[in-house]
Amino acid sequence: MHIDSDSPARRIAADLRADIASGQLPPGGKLPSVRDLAERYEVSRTTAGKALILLKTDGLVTTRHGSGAYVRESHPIRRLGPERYARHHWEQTTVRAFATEAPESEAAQQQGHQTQEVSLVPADEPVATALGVEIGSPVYERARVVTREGNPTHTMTSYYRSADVEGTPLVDPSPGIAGQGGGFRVLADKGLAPHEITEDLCARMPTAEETLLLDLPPGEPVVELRRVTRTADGQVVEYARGVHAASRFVWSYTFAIPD
Amino acid sequence: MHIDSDSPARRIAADLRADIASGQLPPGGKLPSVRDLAERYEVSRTTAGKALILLKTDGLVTTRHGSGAYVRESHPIRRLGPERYARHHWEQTTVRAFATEAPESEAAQQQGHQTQEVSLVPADEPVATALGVEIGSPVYERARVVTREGNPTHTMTSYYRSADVEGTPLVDPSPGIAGQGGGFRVLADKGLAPHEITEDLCARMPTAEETLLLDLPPGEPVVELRRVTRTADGQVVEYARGVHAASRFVWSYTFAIPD
DNA sequence: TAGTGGTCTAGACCACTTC
DNA sequence: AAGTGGTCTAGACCACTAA
Repeated sequence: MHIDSDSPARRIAADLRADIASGQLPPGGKLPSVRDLAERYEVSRTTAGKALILLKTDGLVTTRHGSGAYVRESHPIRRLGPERYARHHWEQTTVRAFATEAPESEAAQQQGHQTQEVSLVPADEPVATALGVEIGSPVYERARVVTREGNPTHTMTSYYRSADVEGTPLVDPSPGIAGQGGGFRVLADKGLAPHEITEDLCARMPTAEETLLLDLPPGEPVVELRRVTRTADGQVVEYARGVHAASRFVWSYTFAIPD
Repeated sequence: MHIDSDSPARRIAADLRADIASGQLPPGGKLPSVRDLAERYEVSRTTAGKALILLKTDGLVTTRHGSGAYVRESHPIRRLGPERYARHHWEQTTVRAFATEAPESEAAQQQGHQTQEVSLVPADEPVATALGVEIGSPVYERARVVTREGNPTHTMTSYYRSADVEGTPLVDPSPGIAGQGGGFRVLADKGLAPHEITEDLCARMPTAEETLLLDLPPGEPVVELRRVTRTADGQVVEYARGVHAASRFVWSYTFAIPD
């Protein structure tokens, strides 16, 4: 009753927000046009447009240029816990190649899809520190964009010491390694079975590049994930960093209280 | 070279962003005024102002109404791992009251400070589910806003089954329990020593209320934390939820890869 | 009091979508 | 071709800050 009711633009936004909350404007539903709003509230089109901007930055509304403004569909939320790395996900699997498989096959669309690029790059500072190599020395970079139901959900880029993965399917650029845990499988085959993971998370607003890549609606934050994977000996075998569209994930961790 | 160089407003923002990145505009430094920019770039004041809005939503710049626009100071980042719950933080400590202590004493300011309110409230759905009580039944709510160096950094609200904490210092409204782990200490004293924690994290944009409470600059996301604390028996003794200013924290978790 | 950011109007043009 | 969001101008007023 005190905030949000000040300026005309905020007032209009508040009214629309209420309509959305009440379900009167359902997800996917079309909002009144800027010109409609301007007339109805007796304000300039600029001001009515401002209301839409406010709702966009709230993440409540998406606009399609030339078409209209729509109530944002809420995406299904995926819960991310340590189980996603579980051994049975990758230990039993054969290393599959997705070679000539049509990328829009039904299964691929449902299951999720990932594009992938592998290349040898000089290690930057965080990568070098994590992998214990010198800055600038060559490491394998495996960059992927993961898509689910047609929407890109996150990027993930892994780095490996070149000696660890040289000659494995991982670095063979032609077929590529399919899906989940392919990297872990390859490491295990080389006698470097992953055993422990440290994940660092932070949230921030996306860069312009990330907004394009992940097709983020304005006002949606991202979560940056940095992951260090070690063997039972404590040797680091993978360093990875990724960017997730915040609204599509919940992270969950369970741990014993330390002494 | 392709993004960000389109409209005049974006062009101005890009120039300023470059000045910030290069250090020519240092953190805390004052940006040119809207009227300056308008004249220099030969655009309307509205457009020059738009550039500032873009930088604000990027989180790069803060504005002080009537004073100017300033490059945002980057806050020291606190790393949050399971160690912050370590037993030695609360097991040995006496339960201190902060009674008549001046809230702006030097130590309090440095160490951080928290306001606190305890009350008996009806359990809402998530609280009831977590604590295993019926919706609407009375539970103790302990709400606090944590401040560090004069800036509010996060809120945290804990819920306890009323039988578990009845008659303890926790629910005594007059003195209040000081600082870290006071709640855990009290539970341990009642034979309900916390043993295991599950934390769920998600990132989103703040509500208007949160923006005020945490004094968030526009464009800064928050991380919502939900925490379930259990004894060694698996009994839930605390459910808590909090909202953190995203830019001031990194979360870190280490775990063994499950089977 | 002078300078600042914030917001508004009224009208214009553009780029895009839909039919 | 009609309707849409996006952006811009030029000028106005307000609320706030600082000297």
